[in-house]
Amino acid sequence: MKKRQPKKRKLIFDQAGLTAFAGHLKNLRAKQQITQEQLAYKSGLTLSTIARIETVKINPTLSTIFVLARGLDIDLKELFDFTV
Amino acid sequence: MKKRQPKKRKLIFDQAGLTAFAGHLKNLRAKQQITQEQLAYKSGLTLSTIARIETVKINPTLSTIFVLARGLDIDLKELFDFTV
DNA sequence: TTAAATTATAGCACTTGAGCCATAATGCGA
DNA sequence: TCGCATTATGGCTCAAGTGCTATAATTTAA
Repeated sequence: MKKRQPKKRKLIFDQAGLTAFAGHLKNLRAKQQITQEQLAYKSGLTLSTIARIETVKINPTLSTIFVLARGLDIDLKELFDFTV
Repeated sequence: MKKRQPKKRKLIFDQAGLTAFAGHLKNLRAKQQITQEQLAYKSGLTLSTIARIETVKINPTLSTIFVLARGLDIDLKELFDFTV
């Protein structure tokens, strides 16, 4: 008896969108001339998380995005001012 | 011997931000007069996920937000056009 | 008021975000 | 080239996001 394969669910990982976001984030950070570590400190996130977002290794949550905006001291809309 | 308590990591769940986002999403959906189910269909998300976002039960990922914007057929910036 | 539509919840499974810590890789100025 | 700063990765852990399905609760229309 063949073991039943568990049904596969398709999870979303929007490579294009996440890449665009990552690039925009790097730009914003560069504009302020702060390091990933400094942004980590200012946002309360870890360096690891910042680096993984910028290299599109993870798919950040909305809460993470909120604190990112605060860490950069910018408006949410500015954080999303890019095209995919 | 007392069992060692696992170290507590503080995860971020921005209640205020998520609530504001939820309200804005409901507004946008109301404006288009579509149901959660219709938005689920148009975005490729499940009804369950839409409902949980609007009731601030979950903290959606950026990919989810991208498909939400597409489902609503609006720009990312419009999806973030609210104040926390 | 009732039935139907819509929204909210619940529970399980699976995947993954993020903290944490360490280390590798890369960039860069002296 | 050589350190140092910065960025990228790896591995572990645990909490949590999402799919999926079902059902309850609420709202709306007749």
